[in-house]
Amino acid sequence: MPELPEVETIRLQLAPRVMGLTIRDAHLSLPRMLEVGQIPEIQALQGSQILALRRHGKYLLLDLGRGLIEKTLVVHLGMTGQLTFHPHDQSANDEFVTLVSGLKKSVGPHHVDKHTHLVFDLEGGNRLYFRDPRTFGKLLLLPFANHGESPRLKKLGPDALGLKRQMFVDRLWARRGLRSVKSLLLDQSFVAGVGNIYADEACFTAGVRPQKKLKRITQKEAARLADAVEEALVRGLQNCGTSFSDYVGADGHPGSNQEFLKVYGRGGQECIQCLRPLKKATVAQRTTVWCGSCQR
DNA sequence: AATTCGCCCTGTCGGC
DNA sequence: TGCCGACAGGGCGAAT
Repeated sequence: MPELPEVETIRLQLAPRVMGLTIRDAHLSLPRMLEVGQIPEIQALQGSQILALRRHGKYLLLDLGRGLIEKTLVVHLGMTGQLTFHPHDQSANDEFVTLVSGLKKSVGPHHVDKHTHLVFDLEGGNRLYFRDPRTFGKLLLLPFANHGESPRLKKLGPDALGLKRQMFVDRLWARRGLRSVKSLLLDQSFVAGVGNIYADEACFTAGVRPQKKLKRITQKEAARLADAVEEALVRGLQNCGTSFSDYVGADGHPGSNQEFLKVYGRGGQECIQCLRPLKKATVAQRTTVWCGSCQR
C-alpha cells in the first residue's frame, strides 16, 4: 500500500534514471487502468521525453513532452501498484528478476507478467514498467497546462511532507467536529499522502487514540500529531518505504520500514512502551491498531 | 453539507 | 490436498 514515503522513494530512485529519456514505445495491456478514451494519447507519447518527476501526496506526476512539457502522466499506485525501472545493462541481473514481482520470484523471460499493465520502452533499451495485481491503481494523462484543474488532483490538500506544524494545526482546528482523528488523517483533502500505516504510527507517537473525536483534541495534541505525522513519514522515507505486501521501489527492491513499525500490523502483540497487548478494531473503515494505555 | 457505505479487484491465508 | 470464505484497502460515487 504505497503511501507518501513509498511514492517519494520511487520518485527519488526513478528521477536520475529516466530524466531526459525519450519514450520510444508505449504498450498498455489493460486499458481500464487508464482514463477512458486515452489510449490513442498513450500511443502518441512516442518521441516524448520524460522531463520532470513530481509528487503530490500519493500521486506521482511524470511531465512529458518534446523539449517543452506538454503532458502530465498521473500515476496512482493504489494498493499494489509497482513502478519499476529496468536498465538495459542489468537485464541479466538475477536478484533483480526475483524481486521485481512483489516480494515473490517472478517468472517469464522479460520480467513482465499478467499484472504488468503499462510498459514504456525508453531510449537505450531501458524500460519502465507499471504493474498492479489488484488494479486499484490509476493512470491519467492530462495536458500539462491545466492538469492542476483535474478533479482528482484539485481536491488534494497540501503535501504532508514538510508541512509546517502551524499549518497542520490550523487545518485540523478548522475541522474540529465529530469525526475521528484517524478519519481526518486519511482524508487526502486535509493533508495529502497519509494512508493507513502512517496514520496509525503517527497516532501512536502522538499518544492520541485514533478514534478520538476532533472536537476533543487540544492544541497541544494537534501539535504533537503534526510532529508525529512528519516523523513517521520521514522515517518511512529514510527506510525506503514500508514493504508489507507488494510494495517495491523503482529498483525492484523492498523497503525496510516494516521492521520499525510500532503498531501497524501488530494487533494483539505487546506495546513497545508498556508491554500491554495492542488493541485492534475498525476505525474510519480501516483496520486500526493502537495501545489502550499509551494513547488517550 | 458532511459523512458513511458499498464497490472495485486478486493474491494470500486459515479453517475444515 | 483442495476448496472456500475472509481479509487486505484508496478512492469514488451513491446513499443517508
